[in-house]
Amino acid sequence: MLQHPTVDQISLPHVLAVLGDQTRLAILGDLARRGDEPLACAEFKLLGSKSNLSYHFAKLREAGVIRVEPCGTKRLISLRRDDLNARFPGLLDSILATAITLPPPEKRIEQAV
Amino acid sequence: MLQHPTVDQISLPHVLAVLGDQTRLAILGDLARRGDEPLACAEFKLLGSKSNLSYHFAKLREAGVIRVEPCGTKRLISLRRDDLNARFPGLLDSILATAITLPPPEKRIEQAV
DNA sequence: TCAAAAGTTCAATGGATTTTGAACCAAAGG
DNA sequence: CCTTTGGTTCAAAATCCATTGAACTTTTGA
Repeated sequence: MLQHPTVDQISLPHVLAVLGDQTRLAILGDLARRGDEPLACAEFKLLGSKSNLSYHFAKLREAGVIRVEPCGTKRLISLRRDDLNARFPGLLDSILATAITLPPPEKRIEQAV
Repeated sequence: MLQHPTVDQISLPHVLAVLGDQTRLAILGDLARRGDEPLACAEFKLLGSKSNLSYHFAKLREAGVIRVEPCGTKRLISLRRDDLNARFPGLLDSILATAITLPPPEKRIEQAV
């Protein structure tokens, strides 16, 4: 079982620190653009190497921003939208409004074949 | 003249990265609690040493979160509330709502005589 | 039973951030 | 002037973060 913080364990400094990163903001943007549908890690591969993404997913999960649930050999990533709204009303929406418009990090451009 | 980014130069990743820090969030909390009244640097001295605060103020200013204006031998710090609201509607308010409730970093407790 | 698929973990690296104290600067007042 | 007040700058030290590649685990399907 993967460790996720409960709603009241989610801390603002932690969330902000974790979201102050291009790659993680791009992950959020992708999730939001896909309508909050859970996505497998592999869907984000243009954003970095497998091991690097694994690292970023762990950061987001530990901060309470995403939920990660095993599903067969995959892991499904989803936004903890309701939990974040409950804890910090308005925060996620205002961030997503901009995140979905953000140009993806260099990586995606270089690696896109 | 101190360099401040214009409204459209303010970037979300930059703002989030800068606010993902206890000390800087505490500075924001103090500003908000005082009703957005401009405060001199010295008003924040319980949050750190002079040189350390100077470093944090520069970070906040460069990210477009605060304005710093010389006034005699002092420098007045103020929130760029209108600019941030224009650029990222709802973001600042949702952060401040929590920031004003945040327990101050250790420093303030240790140093408070 | 085996191999492929999907991710994780680890140690190593390089880079960025934070903190400190000492030296410095500039405005205001006596 | 000269001193105080209020802050800045600098270099050094200490942390912390992101990225990589190689080795590993787990689940599933043939």
